[in-house]
Amino acid sequence: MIELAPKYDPHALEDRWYKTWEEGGFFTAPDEPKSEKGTFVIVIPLPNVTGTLHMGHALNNTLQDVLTRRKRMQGYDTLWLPGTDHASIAVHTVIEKELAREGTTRFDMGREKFLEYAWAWKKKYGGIIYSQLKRLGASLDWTRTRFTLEPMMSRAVREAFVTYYEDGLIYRGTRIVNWCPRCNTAISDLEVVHETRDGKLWYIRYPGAEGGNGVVVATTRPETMLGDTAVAVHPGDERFGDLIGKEVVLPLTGRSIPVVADELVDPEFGTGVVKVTPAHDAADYDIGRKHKLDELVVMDKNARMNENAPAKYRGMTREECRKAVVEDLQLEGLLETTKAYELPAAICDRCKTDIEPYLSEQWWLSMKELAEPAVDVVKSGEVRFVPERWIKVYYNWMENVRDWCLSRQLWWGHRIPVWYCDGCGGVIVARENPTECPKCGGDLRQDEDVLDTWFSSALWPFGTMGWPDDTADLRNYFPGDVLVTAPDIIFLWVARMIFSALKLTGKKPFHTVYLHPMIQDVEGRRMSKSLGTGKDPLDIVDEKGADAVRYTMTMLCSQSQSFRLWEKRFEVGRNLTNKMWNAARFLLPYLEDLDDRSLPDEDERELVDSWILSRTEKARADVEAAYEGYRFNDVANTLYQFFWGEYCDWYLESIKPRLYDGGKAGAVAARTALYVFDRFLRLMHPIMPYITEELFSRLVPDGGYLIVAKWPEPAPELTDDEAEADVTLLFDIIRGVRNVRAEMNVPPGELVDAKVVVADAARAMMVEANLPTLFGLGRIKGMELVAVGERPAKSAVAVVGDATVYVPLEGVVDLEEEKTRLERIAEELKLNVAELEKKLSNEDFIGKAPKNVVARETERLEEMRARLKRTEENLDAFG
RNA sequence: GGGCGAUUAGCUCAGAUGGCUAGAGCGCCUGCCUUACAAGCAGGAGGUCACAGGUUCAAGUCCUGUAUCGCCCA
Repeated sequence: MIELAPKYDPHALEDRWYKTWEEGGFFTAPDEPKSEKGTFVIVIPLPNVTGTLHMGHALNNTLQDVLTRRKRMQGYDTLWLPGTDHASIAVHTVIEKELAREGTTRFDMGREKFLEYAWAWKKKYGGIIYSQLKRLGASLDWTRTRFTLEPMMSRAVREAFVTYYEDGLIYRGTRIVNWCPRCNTAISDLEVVHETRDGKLWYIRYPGAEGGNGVVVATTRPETMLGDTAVAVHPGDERFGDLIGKEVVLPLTGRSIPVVADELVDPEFGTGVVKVTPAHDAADYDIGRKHKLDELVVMDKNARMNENAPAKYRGMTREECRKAVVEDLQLEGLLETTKAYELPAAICDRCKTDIEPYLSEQWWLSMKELAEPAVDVVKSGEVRFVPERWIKVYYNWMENVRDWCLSRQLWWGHRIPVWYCDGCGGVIVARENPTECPKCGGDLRQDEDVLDTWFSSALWPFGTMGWPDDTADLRNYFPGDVLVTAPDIIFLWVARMIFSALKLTGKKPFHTVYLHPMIQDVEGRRMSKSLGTGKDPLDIVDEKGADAVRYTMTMLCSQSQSFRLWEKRFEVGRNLTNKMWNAARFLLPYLEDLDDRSLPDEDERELVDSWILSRTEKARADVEAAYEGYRFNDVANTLYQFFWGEYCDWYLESIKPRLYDGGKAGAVAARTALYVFDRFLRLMHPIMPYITEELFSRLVPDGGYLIVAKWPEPAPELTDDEAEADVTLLFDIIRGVRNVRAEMNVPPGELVDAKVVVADAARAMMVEANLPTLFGLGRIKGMELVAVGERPAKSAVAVVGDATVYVPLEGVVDLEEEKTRLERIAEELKLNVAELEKKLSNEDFIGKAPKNVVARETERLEEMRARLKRTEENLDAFG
């Protein structure tokens, strides 16, 4: 027999078991499913290829693994599919930074060279997160690892784009987009972060074109005035009624621009007159279109002033230009005043640069038609959200969704499958790359832009299975079952997968969307690496083991939308692994000589054996119910309380006398303990795979691998309410004795005598039959069962349930102290009795409350009265 | 500005369809190195469930309002 170390050490065994599982093929979904139960499929929320594992990933992937491992044990053919997305902007950011250090740019390098560089980078760093997921214990099917820029996904992307286009859903249009001057690309609304910041409001006079004072406009962005093509007032604003239709002079440019009236103008803002810059502001763009104003782009792609700005400002950055414009206005006496103003700012989610609203030509996906069925499928319940409240967020977005800007002015990504013929001006959108213009045979050039990365991510549940080809995986593993993700990605990804799957495959991608909480740091802020608040989960894995991390994550995962996390919280999990380890260490020696390891028959069992079996079944049922509702914290807590609070604290302690004595009774205890431990390990395995597998291999050496062991089925025959009631009384007596011992400062080594008064003969017999248990756990040397009325003198008393426990402590008990203690207890009981009497004397309560509630309250009142009576009798004995 | 959520023990959080004598972990106090575990054992203290109304026989749980905080959207 191999001795177990007194402390659990996860290091050696984690790598060993992961290797065993992976090499054993347990993670691999069969090409042709064979289980009668069916399949269970989860596709991973694809991490960004530039990313490394953070706490959010650790949580997200733990939960997916928990679900997958449970289903695997239940006998389903499970597929948990791994992969990463190509993250156009993130990769560009990383690589362009490297290039900048080398003193070059992607434009110097050229598209082809850049892509080579990017692929090399991906090859080198793109797999980091996979090895991290492995350390977590994730049972992903590595034979099916996918990447959004691989041929399989590229083909899906091409098919999707062309299908949308053919159905008239994709169009090219010139509009205001969110332009990131640093990333040099348009980005979608969802990639923009809004914040408020302290700024200024500049009041600038635009003189009348035909003389006169003109108007004063208020603006937060004076530099954009160079692109103004009108000023606007509210049509109902009496102050400016006579100005509408007239012209004013745009300072610094000498251009004359009209005054227009538009409902969109807020008369309360500034002076009530606003400048209109259609090419550099989304709201102004709308006004401009309505009034057919010129759209004058005054900046280039790097947000430097371009040739449309007066010569003086050309080449300046936005910031430089603002400074210059303000100075010049001041010189000309046109800057009336400046006020402090809190303004909304839009920044690039990726690089935090200020977004420039920018007029440009992009490809768009028309959303209205796609959104409708995606809403319906949730309304009808075909796709379920857990927790349900997120549905509202989903509807809200879907019902107000705007067209999706698909094109990105980047290179790393799926190049838009559109070709332009310079000869005849034709536009070709094709699944296969065309070589010449089908109309005129002329040369073609492909659109320079790539698609938004999320366009390919939206195809993840079926593109990864081989769609549009009719592959075995697509037939067998699509649609999937559950999507596990965080609520911040509902629009970005969840919604897009749903409408894409419905439109392109005619099927919903999964039936359940489970949205787990977001992790915050100790102060309730969002955890993020850039804020320096993110702790590397692998550091914790190193220190405390993967199971500790997984357990803690699961335990914290309630229905709320966030929880706070810091390092110390992982100790719960670490301590639990150690507890499990030591319980096994304790039990193992008693299993060695067993020739029969089966669960003992009912007639061989002792009371506590029946009790722990009944509790085991209860825990199993609670765990199952919690899984049904995706209440992961309840799963984890149920198992914790059962194992630590019942199995270790009470059951193992209570069978020690039998185990020490050995013989048949010892074997029955050991076999029962083993059976319960075995069942517990199975139930705990999805959460803590490593230690459970290790302990299973030791406790059940011929049991095969736990990862594919059978999930515990309901065992109603183990339920034993009578045993539970009896044991509750026994434990109450023990607690009574322990309480007295502690309060009376009886030295731990000293055994005491006890006298117990119970309610009836049956109970007396039951207690009598279990004296060894009581003696061991209560550190009692002798016990007398006495009839009601015989009160030993000079004893400490504990009134528990319907028993009274006396601990005679001649010379040890401080009578006054004991009297005070009993008085305190009596007072509490009196309050309880009074409260219950009041409740039960209320006719409405008797009449309207359910019968069982009334019965329970009546019973409680009787018990409280009896306890009070016994307590008072004992007080009387003190005189 | 709109939506969602939170407010329960010193801290972090559970309390599904209203029936609780309100739980857990950590922390705290007392006593223990009792031959599985000091990452442990035993015993204990600690809560008018943010506030104000309301519905109900019954409210931490449902409704309305207020305050503070957080997240999301515009």
